[in-house]
Amino acid sequence: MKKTMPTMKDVAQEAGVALGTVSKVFNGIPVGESYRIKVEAAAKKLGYEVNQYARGLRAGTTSTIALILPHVDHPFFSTLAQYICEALLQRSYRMLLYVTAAQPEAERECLGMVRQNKVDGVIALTYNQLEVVEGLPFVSIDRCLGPDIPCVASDNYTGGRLAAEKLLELGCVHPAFLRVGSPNLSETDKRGDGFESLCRAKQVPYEMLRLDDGAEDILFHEFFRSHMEDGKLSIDGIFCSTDLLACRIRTMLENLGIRVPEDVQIIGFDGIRQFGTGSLYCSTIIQPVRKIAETCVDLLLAKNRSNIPALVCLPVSYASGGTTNG
Amino acid sequence: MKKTMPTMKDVAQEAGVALGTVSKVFNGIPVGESYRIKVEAAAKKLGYEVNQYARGLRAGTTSTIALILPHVDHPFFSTLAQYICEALLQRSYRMLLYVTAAQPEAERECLGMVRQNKVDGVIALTYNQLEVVEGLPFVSIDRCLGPDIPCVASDNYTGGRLAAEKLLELGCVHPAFLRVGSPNLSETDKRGDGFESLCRAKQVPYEMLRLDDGAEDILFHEFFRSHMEDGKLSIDGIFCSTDLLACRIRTMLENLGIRVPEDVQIIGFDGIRQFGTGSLYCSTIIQPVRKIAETCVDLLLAKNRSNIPALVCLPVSYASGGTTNG
DNA sequence: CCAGCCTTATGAAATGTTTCATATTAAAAA
DNA sequence: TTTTTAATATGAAACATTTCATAAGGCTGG
Repeated sequence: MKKTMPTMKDVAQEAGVALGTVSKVFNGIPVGESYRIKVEAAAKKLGYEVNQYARGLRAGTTSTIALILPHVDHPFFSTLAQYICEALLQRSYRMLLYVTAAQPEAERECLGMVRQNKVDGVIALTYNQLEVVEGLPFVSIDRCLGPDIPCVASDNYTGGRLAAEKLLELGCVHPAFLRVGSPNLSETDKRGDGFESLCRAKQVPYEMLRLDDGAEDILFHEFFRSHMEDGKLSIDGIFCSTDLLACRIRTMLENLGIRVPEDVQIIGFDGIRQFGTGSLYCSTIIQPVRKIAETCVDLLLAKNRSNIPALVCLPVSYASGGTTNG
Repeated sequence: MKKTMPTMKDVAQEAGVALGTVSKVFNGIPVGESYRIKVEAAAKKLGYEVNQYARGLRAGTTSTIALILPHVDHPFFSTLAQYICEALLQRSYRMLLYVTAAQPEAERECLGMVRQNKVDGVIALTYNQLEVVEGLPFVSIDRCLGPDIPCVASDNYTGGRLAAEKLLELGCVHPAFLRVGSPNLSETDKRGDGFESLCRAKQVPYEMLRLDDGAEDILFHEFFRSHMEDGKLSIDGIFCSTDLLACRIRTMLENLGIRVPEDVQIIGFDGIRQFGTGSLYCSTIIQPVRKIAETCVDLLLAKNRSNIPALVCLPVSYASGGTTNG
């Protein structure tokens, strides 16, 4: 904002054409060749840049979408944010980022701000069930918010089955599922369901431990101690609901003198490989993060909003990462 | 955007007051008690939300700032983004996020978009030296962009000295500095300088290895091999320019049969502790990320823009994390 | 009771676009 | 040459706000 930024009127004057003509040029609407050239020259000479606020006001469309996340300081969310941001920039959309710390009131407040900002759409991953602005293109990640809101998620159920299947295949006879955080009716809850379903089908004895946030460490210790006999853990395979948890559990067990993967094998969920090239932290069920991001953007920006699917489940895959025997 | 969103005019009519009065109420400008009540009641009844685009157009101020980062899919950047976002939301500012993949043209393009969007300010961490929009509040992270652009960074030089000091203190007699990426004139270059300066002062023989991006793994192997004698590494302490590199080097060495920290001690830089509670990955020099974020926001939003410092250096600290003997 | 003063509400103007009804121009047909 | 038609440039109006000059109202002091 030098002195005052040049406006379309200035460009029109400089080029000796009408205001509407300048507008057309900047919106890609066909215009006489000679006019286009004059306008472009004048615009460059004056250093004109279109004012998105005036455009947004008049046209009612802002080329801006909002991304609402619980955190961005978390490997899964940050990769998601990165890919979504890239996909949007590629399509000449800008991205407003809101972080909510997973708090209901913050999530609601975001929706208010979003309405004020007249965004063209919202992609949100919320921890709470909230009522969504009607009529505004909206895509939810990992949570079904309503019949008209498409939800994009990994195939968590199959992922859970896959984890159980792998553990059994690798020789486990007494697996367990561990998670922190109470069930919150999101798609991710299905990871445990899938695990349980497979163990039942195979008639294998299994454990399920879902802890509320809080004194998890103590409770985990208690859980492990209660499954110890003669210094040996009776559980020989653990499926953790996230990679972060898997890493914590691994450290915890190693501190107890239990070897991973010799004594107990661990599989996580997410598949974040942040520290690059070859250094995996745990065996895991990989979420197709890039695919999730692109699906969200495609759904949000879809021209035809009549036949949008209610739930898109994307395929997961298993990757060994040192906490299993394969 | 239901049918059409209610406007101030609608609110004014509903409340039986003038347009200007409604405006005042929503801008916190004092107004007669009875008026305020009428307006607020009418606004609530109609579900009115202020239109930020109209406001932005007329007032020329948008309560929006742009954050430009090379990536957000990286523990240091994502924590930074998180804290900056939080600080901004707390002050009722929104944040537009741009990721550039560290590419010069993308970084420049961002500045163009930023100008179009009439943001109230920019916080940027760029890998390239770029000419900045004049007259627009701007704060740079880790790089001095010009005399009028404040730069916020950790005290990288002291951090480098501290790392060297620690290694020597812990018994190393032949330390090395490793980094990937050619020097790019950013503040982070000073990490190596600090390391070197301390080694010189203490008259300790040391190695410096700065690699371009590319075939780093091969070159690192070559480097290590050239410092091996009878299967023993002559280097006994490594200061890596980042934690990510430290983790890679650790894995690499362990694969070569060299034990960490018994045979060689490693210190990284950044201090990201993403996998939560107590699980550190490497000994490190911790950057005060939250402090950096808040300093950026404070500087950017400072009322008095006359006496803004050119460079703010924030103190770092050492933390042991298992790759050193203390 | 009135003049003067201060406070506060009012609504027109301005912000920089897009859109659309109208005017202009050029080309084609008569 | 004149008329018709098609194509395209024009500029006023609209978008929802803020701002500011003006009007209205309420007090105070004479």
